[in-house]
Amino acid sequence: MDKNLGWLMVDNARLLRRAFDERVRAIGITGPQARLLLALERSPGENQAFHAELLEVEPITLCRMVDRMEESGLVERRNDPRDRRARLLYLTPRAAGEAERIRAALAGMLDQMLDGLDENEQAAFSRMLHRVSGNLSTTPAAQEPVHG
Amino acid sequence: MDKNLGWLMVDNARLLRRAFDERVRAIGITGPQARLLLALERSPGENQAFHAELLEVEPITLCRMVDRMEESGLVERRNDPRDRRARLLYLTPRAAGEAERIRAALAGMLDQMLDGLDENEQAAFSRMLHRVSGNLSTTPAAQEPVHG
DNA sequence: TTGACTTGATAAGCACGCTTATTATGTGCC
DNA sequence: GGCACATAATAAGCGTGCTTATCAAGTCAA
Repeated sequence: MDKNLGWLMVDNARLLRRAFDERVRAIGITGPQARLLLALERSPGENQAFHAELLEVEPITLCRMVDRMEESGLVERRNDPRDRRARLLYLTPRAAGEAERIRAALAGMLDQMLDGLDENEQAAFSRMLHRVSGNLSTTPAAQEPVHG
Repeated sequence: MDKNLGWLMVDNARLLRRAFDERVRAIGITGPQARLLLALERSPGENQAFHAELLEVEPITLCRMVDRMEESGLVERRNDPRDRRARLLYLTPRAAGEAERIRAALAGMLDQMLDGLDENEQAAFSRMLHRVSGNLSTTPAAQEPVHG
């Protein structure tokens, strides 16, 4: 049937989320947790608000993810000596050891996803995704989220 | 920063989900419920398993969505006279009246999303999304989900 | 300095995905 | 007919997202 680009993207989104989740499940974490783990590797010692904005989720969402990752021994919260409201986030050594496996999982998924698209097509695809992303962003000049 | 195509798609997915959700919120439903509503308009009188497969969600996910939509008076479950296990799904008249508004919301979002892409680019985008979708689908020849 | 506002973290409660398991019913083969 | 298996619906419980609200602490201006 003729499926419009909206549903097509929604469907791809779901497939992508599933594919990444499955690939990191072997490590014992979920897709979003893997994403946060890479962010923490790249930017350790920042507070929760920083990472919430970076990953473009609400602070409460980030907070509860950190709850779980702290409980499973992947993340450590430390008090900020300069702001008694804030908690600074660090990876535990065990989590730091998993970052490479996550990057491998991500690369594998990317390969699978882009199979059959040549370099020009990939570049065009990237351009269009950036365009669409800009079109959908409410805040006009908001910086895009950064990933490790 | 250089963001790879995986994260780019994940980010777009989130933006898209949010944009659709916001547009249908005025109607008083969520994005996924809007999607199911259109499916029920297109294929009334089918059982829950049918719609779960159509929308590519697990049966339990569909079941609980129907719970909520039945409670809010949008969907009606009827017993299947030919299979006592099954429940057939129908839109209520009130829900049927909302389908057009949902389609309008979807079209508006599509316009916003594709702003600045000409027809050739849209066609190329569609081709690539189909390709990626096929690459990510585990079941090789699975039919793609159908939407109203 | 005090009062207003902002910011950081988190609680409560909901929707929507999932996995795993249970119950009831259908189907098909011996 | 009866047994094995498949299928339809749903329960339990979890993770991730949201909105709204609360509290503590920082900031700034009168």
